[in-house]
Amino acid sequence: MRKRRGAGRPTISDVAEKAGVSTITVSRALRDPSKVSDHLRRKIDNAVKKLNYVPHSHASALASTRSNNIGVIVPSLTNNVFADTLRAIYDAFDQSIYQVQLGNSRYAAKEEERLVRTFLGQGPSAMIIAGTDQTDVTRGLLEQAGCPVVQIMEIGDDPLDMMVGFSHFEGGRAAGVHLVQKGYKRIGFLGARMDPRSRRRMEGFKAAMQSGGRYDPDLIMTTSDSSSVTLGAEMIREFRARRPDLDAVFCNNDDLALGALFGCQKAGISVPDEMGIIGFNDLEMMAASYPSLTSIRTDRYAIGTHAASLIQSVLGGETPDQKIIDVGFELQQRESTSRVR
Amino acid sequence: MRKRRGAGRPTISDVAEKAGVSTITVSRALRDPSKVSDHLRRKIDNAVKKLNYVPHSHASALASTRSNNIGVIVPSLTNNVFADTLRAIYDAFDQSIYQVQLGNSRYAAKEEERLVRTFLGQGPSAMIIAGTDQTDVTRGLLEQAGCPVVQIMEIGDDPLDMMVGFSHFEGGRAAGVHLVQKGYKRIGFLGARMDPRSRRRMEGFKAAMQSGGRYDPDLIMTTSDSSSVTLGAEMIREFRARRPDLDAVFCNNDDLALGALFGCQKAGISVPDEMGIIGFNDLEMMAASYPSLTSIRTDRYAIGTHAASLIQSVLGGETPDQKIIDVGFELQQRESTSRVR
DNA sequence: TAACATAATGTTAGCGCTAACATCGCGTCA
DNA sequence: TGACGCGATGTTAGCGCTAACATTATGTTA
Repeated sequence: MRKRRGAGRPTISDVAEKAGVSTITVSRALRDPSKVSDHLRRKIDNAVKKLNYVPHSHASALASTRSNNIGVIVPSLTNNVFADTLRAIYDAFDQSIYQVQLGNSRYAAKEEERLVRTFLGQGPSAMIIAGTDQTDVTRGLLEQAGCPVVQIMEIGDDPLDMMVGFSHFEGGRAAGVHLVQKGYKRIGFLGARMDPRSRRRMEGFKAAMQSGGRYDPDLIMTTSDSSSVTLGAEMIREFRARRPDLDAVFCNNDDLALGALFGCQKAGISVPDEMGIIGFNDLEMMAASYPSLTSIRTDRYAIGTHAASLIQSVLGGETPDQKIIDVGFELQQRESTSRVR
Repeated sequence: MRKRRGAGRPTISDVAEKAGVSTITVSRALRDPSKVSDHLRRKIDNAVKKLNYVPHSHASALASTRSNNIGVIVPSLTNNVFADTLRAIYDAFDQSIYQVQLGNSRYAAKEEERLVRTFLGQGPSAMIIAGTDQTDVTRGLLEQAGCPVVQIMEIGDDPLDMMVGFSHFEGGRAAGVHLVQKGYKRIGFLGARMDPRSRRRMEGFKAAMQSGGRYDPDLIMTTSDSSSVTLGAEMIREFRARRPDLDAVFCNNDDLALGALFGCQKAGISVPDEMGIIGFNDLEMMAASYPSLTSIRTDRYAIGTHAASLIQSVLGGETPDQKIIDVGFELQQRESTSRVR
């Protein structure tokens, strides 16, 4: 008895033997059927079916020095915002030869770095990573990765390679401007978790307050707790206890906004007359609530779609016309900020 | 110039050369440092750092005929229910040698089959798959996979291997029983998407109605559209238009329940007095809404945790005491079903 | 000190696939 | 008719790693 044997699974040479051809012909028939005559292709297809042959992707990746993996790193799996983008990415690569490899960095830079390292170890065809705030080490790794890299969710000046997203600063500013225009006077900011994108939304909001002559640092309320509807309800209660004159809030995201609405309802505060509320992202529920909630609509699905098609065009040998895609945002005005002056 | 060369990345033999040892020693130092003397280990660690060496996982998987991949297949990436479970799975395998490989079957059996095939092609260490309704082909593939398989989200009589979940039939029944006990008379069922688990919840609900003497097939309203808050609001409106005497609904899931609440508020229907509402899953928002919403609490995170630890114990050579884990559910009674008779 | 256990390291031969080159058969055209 | 082109198929040698066995150094026991 000499040497080891692999797993029991059939290999390409089993198929080749059964079909009476060489292994490379089977390999070609599977990867690019046009390179093989109809006659042999049929034989090979039959053999594949009969043996229930499934190619060993690791062997293929090793031999071809390409893995067909697309590494995707996001900071949260439960945040709807990323879920929508992920869905788009999975949808886009679904019928392709590529396989999505997902990592959850949990908003931790070190974890992100670890994931990037792990993923690069698989020789990915491309990488997609959320945000623009990677550590220097992570940036270095990605720059030397030798594959297309797309930063998603936001855009900035210094792309690693490509970017798809929108300006969170401008989104925050638009929300602030809207509340000022609606005539609200003491406008607060409600923020949870405060990741870099939230922070930029807050900065945009501050800019709007300053240029609207309504800036009051005491009207900024943030927490590092992760965002939830429950938290939104609690925060608005505390906020009002501290500042009973508060008459509008821009919430970091829609969960907080919905929670703020519930909080006001519980306290008997009328929305939008006594309290204006605006959220961020415009999740589906915002239009359905009662009263309906104003929000900054973002197209998370489009971000994923664009990221995927950028990658596909680069891998297809093309050069995309633009390396930074701004998908923008759109204020959806609804009842929660539509008070009659 | 003969033959090809791999990608430019450093390989284990580059490290070996730099450290002045053989490749196998490097391999051992990286996989199980205790097998190598301190002296060499230090040299090797230095070489790894200097070269920025990252192991080629495909080569490793091929040579060892193990991939350290855990294949996970769920029907949706945007449904919070799966997101919670996924998060648990990612958390559990995060610091291990295993890598989660995620697939989205989009509630399509054929797609699920394709994913199983693809994943098995990578020689996974284990598979996790949502639900118990695999096609015969999928079942066959998984039975022959030669790795632990865990079906999650629900439990049943005929496990492929292991199962972690709870009985959706019983959950649906509990919801129905609760509404009967609360004295509601014309109790409806609101269901969207109607995947197999939803169907079983509905069956449980019907059983409760029958034994409570309240069964009316006309009070079942379902759609194949996917569930949303907006849809919940629309459905309750239509439902009431058709059956103005409706006085309670069990909603398929919490999104619909929240939508139903908004729909009632819009129509000026008092919840819980004129309409009782109960949801399913008890997402975080249910407790925060106004009025708060009754729901059947399920522990999605625990499902993921249990699935992961079952796998880890099997891969560690142990035999788990039970192959089917019922995590149960718990009725959370809140204001939306607390009417004063 | 011979005999043997044990730990540390090395040698060799694959894991299953595909790149690169080689060959073969057949049609085309001068 | 023979040189040539071209598509279809085959042969060979790795891709980078690790299992399995081999060897060497070191300690342990009678």
